[in-house]
Amino acid sequence: MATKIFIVDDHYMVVEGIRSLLQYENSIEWLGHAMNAASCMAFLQQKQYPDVILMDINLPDKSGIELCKEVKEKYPGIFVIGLSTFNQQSFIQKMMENGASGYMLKNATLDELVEAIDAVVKGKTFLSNETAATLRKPDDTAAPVITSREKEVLRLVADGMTNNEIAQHLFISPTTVETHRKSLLNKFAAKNTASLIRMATQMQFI
Amino acid sequence: MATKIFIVDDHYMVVEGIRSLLQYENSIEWLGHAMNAASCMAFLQQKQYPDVILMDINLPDKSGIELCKEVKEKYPGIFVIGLSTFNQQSFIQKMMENGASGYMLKNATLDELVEAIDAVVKGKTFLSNETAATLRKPDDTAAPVITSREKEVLRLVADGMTNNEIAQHLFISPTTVETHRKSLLNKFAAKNTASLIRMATQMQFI
DNA sequence: CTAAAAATCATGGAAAATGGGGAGTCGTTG
DNA sequence: CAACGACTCCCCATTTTCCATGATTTTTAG
Repeated sequence: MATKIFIVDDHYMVVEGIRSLLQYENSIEWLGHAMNAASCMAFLQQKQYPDVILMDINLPDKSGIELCKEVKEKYPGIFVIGLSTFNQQSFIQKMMENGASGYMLKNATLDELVEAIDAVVKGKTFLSNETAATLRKPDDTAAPVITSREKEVLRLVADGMTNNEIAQHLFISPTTVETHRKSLLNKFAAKNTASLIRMATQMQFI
Repeated sequence: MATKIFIVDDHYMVVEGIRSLLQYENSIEWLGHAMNAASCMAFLQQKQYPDVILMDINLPDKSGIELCKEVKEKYPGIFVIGLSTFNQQSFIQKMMENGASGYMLKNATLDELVEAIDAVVKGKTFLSNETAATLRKPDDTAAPVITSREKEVLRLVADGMTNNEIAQHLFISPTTVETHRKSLLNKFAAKNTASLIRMATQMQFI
């Protein structure tokens, strides 16, 4: 039986590219595509289920990372393969944590694509060569785990607020704000606010 | 005569998508594609010239923005259309400044694509609807013009260096570093280092 | 229930940044 | 030439951040 696949990507050219690449693979059946998360969920409610969903991580309405989680919660039998132009371990990791069975870059070849789909329906995990390498390498840009309060303080700091202003804003003592900042500096291994904000911005905390 | 087009994009799926979209357009002749800047330049030296190059702004070896400049310098007769997933005015602007005749997003439709190619070979400028809107909207993220010295100081600040450390690094007085920082705060309209670094990072200065 | 983590607060001192002045040299350009 | 911008330098007062150290309460997860 052919593997039924569905694609969620707002880039028409990519959708068309994949369709074109897969059209002569008779082990694969093209079910259709969605341009955003909402219409993806709508499709899944009404139509027959795909075996595999190829999912872009950048969608107009919500991130593919969230969508992946939702899909896997409601339809655990569907395998999800993350699709992106970005080879960033943070994205890859989050995607896998949310139940994705694979991750590949948009520069993948036809062979890789078919291989990924085959592997995934057999319950295996597929990471394209490049992504696997990215995951393996010691992650110097490893994002630290910060608490929700710390994240709040971090954002306000990035907005240019002083400790006193933040304290007033959050109805806590200025010294508490200081404590949170110390903790942030520690967790990010930052020397001072400047490097903290830079790292946090580049790691998408802000 | 058919318009000869060439594509530079390292994303196989996008290349395939465009090829697939354009295959039945007999006003358009597909010359080939390159996966990076170097092989694009190599192609142009050896083969017949395309009329239009569709160029991704994210290439593995150098940015499409630079490549566009080079191409236009050596082959002014070739029209370049920038291609990207990002709808950021800074990218669009730089691309146009470097001689591009158009800019479109990868979520463009076939119609838009054909329209763009047609417009461009007639010497017109083509911006897809979304990009044009981006360019028009009052740019609240307008990047200030900073001097090279300021940029240097900015980067060192973002690296977590203090005024004294920066001074030693650049062989200037700490007070001079302070002056540059004041000027940076002014130009970015930032309240303090934190908001400066955040803005500068998001505006790609760092 | 209980141990760990998160969030709260404080003191006191050192280091760094910010604000608001002023001022001189250089090179470019109208 | 005069004006301008870039780059350089300085002082002083004030604000803000950073460091060390220690502690209490609330939440969370095993």
